[in-house]
Amino acid sequence: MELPEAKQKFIEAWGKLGSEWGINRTMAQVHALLLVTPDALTTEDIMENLSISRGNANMTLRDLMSWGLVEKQHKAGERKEYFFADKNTWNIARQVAKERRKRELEPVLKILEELTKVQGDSKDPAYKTFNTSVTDINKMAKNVDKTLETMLKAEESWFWGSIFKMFK
Amino acid sequence: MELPEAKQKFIEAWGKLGSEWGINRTMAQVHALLLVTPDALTTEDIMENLSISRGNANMTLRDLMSWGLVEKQHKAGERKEYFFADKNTWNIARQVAKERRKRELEPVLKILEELTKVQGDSKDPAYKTFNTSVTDINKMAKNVDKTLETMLKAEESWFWGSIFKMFK
DNA sequence: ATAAACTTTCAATATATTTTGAAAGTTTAA
DNA sequence: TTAAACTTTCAAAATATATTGAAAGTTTAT
Repeated sequence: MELPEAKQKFIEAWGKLGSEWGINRTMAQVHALLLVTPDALTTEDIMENLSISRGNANMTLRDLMSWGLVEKQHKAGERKEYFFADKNTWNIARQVAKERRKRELEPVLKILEELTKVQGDSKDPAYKTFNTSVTDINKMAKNVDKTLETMLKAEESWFWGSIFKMFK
Repeated sequence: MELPEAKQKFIEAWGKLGSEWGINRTMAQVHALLLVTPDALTTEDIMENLSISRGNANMTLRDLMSWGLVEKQHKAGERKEYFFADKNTWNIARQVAKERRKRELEPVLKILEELTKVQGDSKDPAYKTFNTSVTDINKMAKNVDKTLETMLKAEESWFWGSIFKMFK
């Protein structure tokens, strides 16, 4: 396989994976493109490369910046803005974990915490089942939350090292 | 807060979380409903409770069964099919991990493995960047894969115990 | 065999999400 | 200023995803 075809495959695969995990396909594709491109690209470059509109490219890039995955670069003597992606995989994983934790896990944890406090007749099966399920899910969500917190602080080698101690 | 309102909130929260993670909102809601309901429900019960059509209920329940989260129950002397959810949170997490690994992680791993093998001029920055990114992402994906494998085999207490040793 | 009870299918429809593109906005240089 | 170079916005259009509901299919009891 030649490089251009390989790039294409990577962009497609990344886009598909993203869309399966609730991330806009185009956003994942722009990210993928920047990941396999050595130099920073302009909006125009990205539009051409992925055949998307200016508006789409602009919004997607802003989104990627809000996720902390892409940054702007200014080149001396140029008006155009260039964009590049952090290519450190561990940073990417941490950044995604950080954002999804903040955007999706924390809100749901807040609700679970409330629901855990709902009072009821402990003889009532409806209440008992509700309470048990919510309490258990809350515990697991908290465990996930703590694990992510650890991951956010950790160095890659230390983190995977600890994970692999689990195999022993 | 009273139980019915609390149930409603749980169903909404679960549905929202699901949809943010690429799982059909209705599917997550049906699952949530079954999680907080002590007894098995009929298609009809679910249709009424969530105000969804028969077709939707039927397909969603089949989906949930294919995910291994819901099972059919037959009551003696009744023609109707009843559905109930496994309420063990650790089982749920494992089941979801198992399915997403099979459906989404494995295919992408296969592609990454291929792309890792693409040859090129090691002086060419385009090639170098592509190769480094793909290789690194492949490594991380393999780590995730192995971790999930461990999780699938593990008992809950052992798994979280191992995770929390990481804090020490 | 018949019919009632129940489940499944899927084309049509509705809804949600994404994308477009041109106009409006901004910045810079002269 | 002015105008060229560039970025942002957002209503409209396109696309993708989810839902409906009635017809077709299946099972069971008689």
